[in-house]
This record gives sequence, C-alpha cells and structure tokens, in this order.
Amino acid sequence: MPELPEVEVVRAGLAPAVTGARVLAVEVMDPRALKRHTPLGEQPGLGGHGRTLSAETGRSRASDFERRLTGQTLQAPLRRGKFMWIPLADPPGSAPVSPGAAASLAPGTAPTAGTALLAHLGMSGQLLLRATDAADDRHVRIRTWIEHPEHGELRLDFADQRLFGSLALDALTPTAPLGAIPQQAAHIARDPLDEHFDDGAFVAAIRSRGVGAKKLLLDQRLVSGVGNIYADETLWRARVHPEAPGSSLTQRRAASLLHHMREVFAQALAEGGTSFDEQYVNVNGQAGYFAHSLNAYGRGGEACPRCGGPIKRVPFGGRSSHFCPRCQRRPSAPNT
DNA sequence: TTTCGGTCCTGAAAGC
DNA sequence: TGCTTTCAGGACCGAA
Repeated sequence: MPELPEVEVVRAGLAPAVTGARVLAVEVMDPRALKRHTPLGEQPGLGGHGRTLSAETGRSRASDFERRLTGQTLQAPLRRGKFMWIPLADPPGSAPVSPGAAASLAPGTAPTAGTALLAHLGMSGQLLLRATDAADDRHVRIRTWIEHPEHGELRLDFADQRLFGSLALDALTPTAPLGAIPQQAAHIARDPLDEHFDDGAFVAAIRSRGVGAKKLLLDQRLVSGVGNIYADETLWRARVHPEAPGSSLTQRRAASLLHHMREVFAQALAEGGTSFDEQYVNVNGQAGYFAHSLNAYGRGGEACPRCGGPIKRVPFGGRSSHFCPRCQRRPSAPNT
C-alpha cells in the first residue's frame, strides 16, 4: 500500500531511467487507470474520479492521453506526499523545480508552467521499468515505451490490481517560492520531509480540531503522505491514542507526533518501504522490508513490543486501526 | 466549515 | 466443490 516512503522509493528508482528519456509510444490497455485524466477541452470531473467511466469516456481519455504523451521528453520525477509527477519537456521561461520548492496554491490557479505526467499509486499501483521484450506483469493497465540517451529503449508499465491509482496528464501550476505542482495535487499540504514544511502551522492546526488524532494524520490537507500504516505506527511511537482529539494534545505531544512521523518515514525509506502481498514493489519489482519493523499495524492480538500488552485492532471508517491500549491511553477529559 | 459515509475495484480468504 | 460474503485501502464527492 504505497504511502510516502514507497512513492519516494519509486520516484528515486525511476529518476535515472526516465530523466531525459523520450516517449516512443503509449498504449492504454485499461482506461479505468485514467480516472484522473481530463482530455483537452473537457471539463474536469466529467465522469470523474470515483465514478464508473462510460465506454465512450474511456476511449476519449485513452486516445487523448496516448496522443499527447507520445513524442514528449520526460524530466526528473518529483513528489509531494503520495503524488508523483514527471514534468514534460521544458516549457519556455519556466524555472527548474525541486520537490522542496513545491508549495500549495489554490485549485484553479491558471496553468503557466507546462504539463506533467501525474501518477497516484492508490492501493496497489506499480510503476515498473522493464526491458522492451520482458514478459508481461499482471494487471498492466498502461504501457509506455521510452528511449533514454544512455539506457536505450525501455518499457515503463503502470500496473494496478485494484484500480485505485491512476495516471494523468495535468497542468503544472506555479508555486512559491519556486517551482510548480500539478493542479490535482495543489490542494494538499506539504509532506513532513519537505524542507518548507511548516511545523508550527501543523501543530496549531491539529490542536485546533476536535476530531481524533488518526483522522488528522490522514487528512492530506494538514500533512501529506500518511496512510493507514504510517498513521498507526506514528501514533504508537508517540504513545497517542488514535481517537485522542487533536484539541486534547499539548503543544509538546502534537510536536512529538511530527517527530515520530519523520522517524518512521526515515526508517521505512531506509528499508525500502512496506510490502504486503506484493501490493507494493519498487520499479524493479522488488519488495521492501519495513513490514518486518512494524510495531502496531497488522499486529492485532500480538504482544506490544514496548509493554507486552495485546495490540488491539478496531474498525476505523471502513478500515482498521491498530494500537496498544496500555501504551496509548485515551484522554479521560477534554484539555482545558 | 467540518464531519461522515458512500463509491470506485480486485482477489484472497473465510464461511456456508 | 462451488458459490457468496468479507476485507483491505486513498481520494473524492455529496449530504448533514
């Protein structure tokens, strides 16, 4: 289940092979993997994300995507949170973009910084670099043939079993202080590995909200890149109950959430990300090792590595939360 | 403005 | 053995 560390591993793995490569051909094998893609001249959201695509809409998106991407030159891939994008050929007058330079702008800002190939891996999305004659992987939805000046011809396959992910061509919108970000990712907050992430604003924001800490960590408008796995791990490390209201956290506790979030991300990155049931692999199809380092997520009924008490698994908005009721006490009274 | 629940989707596992 | 149900999850949308 790709969250920030997994997407960053993919981004870093793609960079050497795609930066400077030219797109030779594109084949959309399943238009449902283009849920975020809007053909030129069409209103965003028509038959949009989260809704079933009609056959006609699917064909229209597929042909537009194939036509516009073919022949383009790819730049270095960038990322914010779980969104990753590859800017297409330098638009005239645009500045170089770095991940740390990307900043949120209001949706709807006029696109003036070119176009990018945007990717969101959803739950089971994979971007796989393959030799042009390699055997097919399962669930390949979109196939791209590229030619790199040093590495020659390669295949870049987007595979996605559960179709929660998608590719799209999206307009880049300028950001302050430098750079640009795809419009579809402009509304989300910076991620905690971003050098421009505002720790003070994050702490203030979560302390002003009455909803549970886990919901706040999963809110991509407050901090991006956190999913169910790393939310549970962050809360366990910080000894915060998933349902502890943000307003019940002291300044120090709220800041410690951020500290532990960065800690768990750093460790996951070092171990190549978290892989379950082959739902996440790097660009070479290899699994990460961080699943072995999980303390809470997926360990319902097992002993807490810290206190030995049983890890509890409870329903949480259609999924599950894992925490240690002994280490992560629920606040008994509102903070005053 | 904030919060909640439904929707999209596939395949493994469990239950009957 | 074969069928049905449940579960996993991120992002988005509409309703309250």
